[in-house]
Amino acid sequence: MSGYDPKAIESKWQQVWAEERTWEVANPGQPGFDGSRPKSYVLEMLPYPSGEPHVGHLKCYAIGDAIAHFRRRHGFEVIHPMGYDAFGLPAENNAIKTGEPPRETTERSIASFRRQFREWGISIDWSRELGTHTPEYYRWTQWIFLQLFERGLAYRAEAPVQWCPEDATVLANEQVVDGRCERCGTPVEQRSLEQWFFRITEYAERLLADFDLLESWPEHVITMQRNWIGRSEGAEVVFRCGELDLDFPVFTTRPDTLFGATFFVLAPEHPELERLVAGTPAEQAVREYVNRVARESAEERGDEDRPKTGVPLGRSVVNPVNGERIPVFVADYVLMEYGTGAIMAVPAHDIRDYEFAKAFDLPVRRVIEGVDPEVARDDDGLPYLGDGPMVDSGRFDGEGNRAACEEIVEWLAAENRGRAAVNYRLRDWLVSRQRYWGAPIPVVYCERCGIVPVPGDQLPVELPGVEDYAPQGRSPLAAAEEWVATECPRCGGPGRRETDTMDTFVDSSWYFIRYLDPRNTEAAWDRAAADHWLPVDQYIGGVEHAILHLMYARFLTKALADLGHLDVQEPFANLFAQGMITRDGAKMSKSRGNTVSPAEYVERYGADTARTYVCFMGPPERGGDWSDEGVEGVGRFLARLWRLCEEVEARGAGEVEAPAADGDARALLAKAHWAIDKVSRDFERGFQLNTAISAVMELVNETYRVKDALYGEPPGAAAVRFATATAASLIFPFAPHLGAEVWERLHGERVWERPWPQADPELLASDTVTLIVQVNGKLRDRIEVAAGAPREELLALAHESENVRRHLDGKEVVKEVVVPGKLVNLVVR
RNA sequence: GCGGCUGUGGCGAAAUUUGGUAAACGCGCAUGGUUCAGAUCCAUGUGGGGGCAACCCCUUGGAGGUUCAAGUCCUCUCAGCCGCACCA
Repeated sequence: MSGYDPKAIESKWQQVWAEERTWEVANPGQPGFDGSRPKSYVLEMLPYPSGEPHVGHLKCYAIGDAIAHFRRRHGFEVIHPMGYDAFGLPAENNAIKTGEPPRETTERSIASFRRQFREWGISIDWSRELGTHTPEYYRWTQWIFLQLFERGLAYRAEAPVQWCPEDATVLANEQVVDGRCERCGTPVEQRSLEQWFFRITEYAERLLADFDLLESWPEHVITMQRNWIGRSEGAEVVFRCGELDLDFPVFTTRPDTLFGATFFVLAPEHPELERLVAGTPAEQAVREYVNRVARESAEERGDEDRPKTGVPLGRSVVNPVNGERIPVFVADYVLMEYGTGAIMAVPAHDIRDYEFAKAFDLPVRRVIEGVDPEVARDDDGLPYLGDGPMVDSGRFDGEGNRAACEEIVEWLAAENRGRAAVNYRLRDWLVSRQRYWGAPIPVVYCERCGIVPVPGDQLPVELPGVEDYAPQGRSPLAAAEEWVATECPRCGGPGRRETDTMDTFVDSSWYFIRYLDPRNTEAAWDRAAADHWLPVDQYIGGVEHAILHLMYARFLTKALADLGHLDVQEPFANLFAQGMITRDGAKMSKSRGNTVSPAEYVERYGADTARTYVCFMGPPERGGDWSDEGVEGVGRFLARLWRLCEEVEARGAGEVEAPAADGDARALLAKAHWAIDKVSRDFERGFQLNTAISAVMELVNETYRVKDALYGEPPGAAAVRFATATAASLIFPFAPHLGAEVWERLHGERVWERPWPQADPELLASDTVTLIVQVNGKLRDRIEVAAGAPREELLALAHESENVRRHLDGKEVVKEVVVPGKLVNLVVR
């Protein structure tokens, strides 16, 4: 008998799958397309190819592959493609350091990823492989940009934006975390720059509403997106500055507090600020304040606990509800990015306004009665954030503030001084980057025609070669003079190309559509292929993409559907967010030196062990700490299955059709069917892969325990063979090489061509059950009873139990609870 | 501050869906077998306490409650993690 040699087994099957292109599927209309079977699109988030794949990749693709195999064997035509999110900063930063072109480092990483995915035995349709950095791909990224541009969904505008000095580029809001660059951790700066945006805010309402269209997404991911979009209902109310003939709309969720407004505040970035103070005594002080704020980092400014600062403008605006003139301030606690960049301040009913009023000795006027000891900061119980009857509010006095909200808005709307409004926290998606390694934005600036889109037939606008990749506050592309200077596609006059490239999140927002028709040179995709395969039935990836990637992809899908290019509103019907693997309790990183290289473990234990281990560590949606001993345990289990197979094979056990089994042989068959049922249910109930694997372990353990007693008789030997083959079949989604090998040895067939086993209900149902006997809810005995035994019999058996009798002795039974087939509880006094 | 998740042996965890045997499976540990020996492998044991034993008591972060019965349901509370946060 030879030992378990994963290397030999794994390379054998990898070769079969590669040569026979086992996992390739055809599109509608292509030869080999099988329209008789339902489709299933199983997709893991595509990797960013940098260096080598890490264990997070292993886990993601192991989970996805298990699902893909499970679905195939349930009769689905599974499409399971792979590609590379290959544009991005690490390759470019490496180029700045070493001079090696990003394309070369990227291609090298891709080769390494590709090789390892094959070594892991992931069932990928390699005919659909793509890289987002290839002109064949980004040509269509550019096409999508132009589609959005034509519909006004891509636009160029000057706006306050976040600038990362380290990466020397602007960032989207989503890519700024705690005032720092999401990628490199450098504090970002605010700048006012002209940039390209995608109008995602136009889709805010649908991005919220269409959560209803999703089949199954983790609730917390939906919550995170909902928070991010940040919808709030309220009113837009116009405050007028008569002296300058200027209207200042504000957004408020509390129109009921309008009568309590005692001052008015503008954000330091407010565009009308200059006009309000020009030539006034306040001009100097305001300018100094604005400059000071501009130098603050986003982090400093975001600190709530900081004392309130600001400067009075010496101007006033009129409160539309009572005609009062209230003074105007500039203060940094008002943000230009939210609402209109101006607020009415109601210190009596808002903590921040209250703090500002105290700092500047401004009047505080209560307009809602009530006390909230939690927030109250003074003896009057102010500020008060709760509900109550209105006071000092003209004709609304005495009314409940909730009801008054609506009435006040109606009244203002009738007078044309306000209206009901909805406001979102979501900002438009800033997509331009002043960097080299990305898809060039396909527009030309012409002195005569302005911004001119590059015509579709001139795509792709290819990335030119450059000498120096270092950004100098502008895109490195700007140095490629010959490339920049071009003809205006409209008038033929001299034009200059846009030198910014697109955010790489644009690339990864549509790759799952390109997979469906990756070699198409005439269109981004064939409509019939997209209509057939979309949406992605099961998407798998890390929760770190809960907002960024997943929201962008949802937006782009909706926009493309509106443009008539797609038939689906949501790209990912079901989402599985895997948990992060840590090492020694900490996130793995090169600087900590606690990384785990999958290649090392694949080399030592085989891919099957590594894959099965990451699925067995714990519930896959939860994180877990990597354990070398744990890997070994899984390796032991697979080796045990292997030895079992060899033993069964060597003995020729169970090769002849066996007569119906009974006794111990039947019990082993029952265990096998129990495992079939358990693994199937665990897959179906939210991918509880850890317990599915443990069920197969139980089956193997049980087979070991009874095999020697069973080999002697044909039904027993057949049961051992069946149990072993079933274990192989059930472990196949996790350990495909071993599963295929064992099944082939025992059945001479290819396990992936076999339907998923069905549990026999007759074998699932046991003839006897363990009756739990309790006295006063405490376990006192367990009795084996016939499965269908009636209530009276169960009670009688319970009363007969010696131990039960002891506990009943001298007591009166006041109640008898019987759960047939399960339990008897005798309540005594 | 708002929202979400988690808390069970020495460790990863199971049972939380349907209230009904707490700790399946794996790791670790212990004992025995195999071996010249070690590794491997095989078998048995392994929440805590008491008892020669049969058995008994305690135990799911903490405190209450509902119930014949609570890890599971309800209320309060503590701790950790994640997201958002001067959002008007």
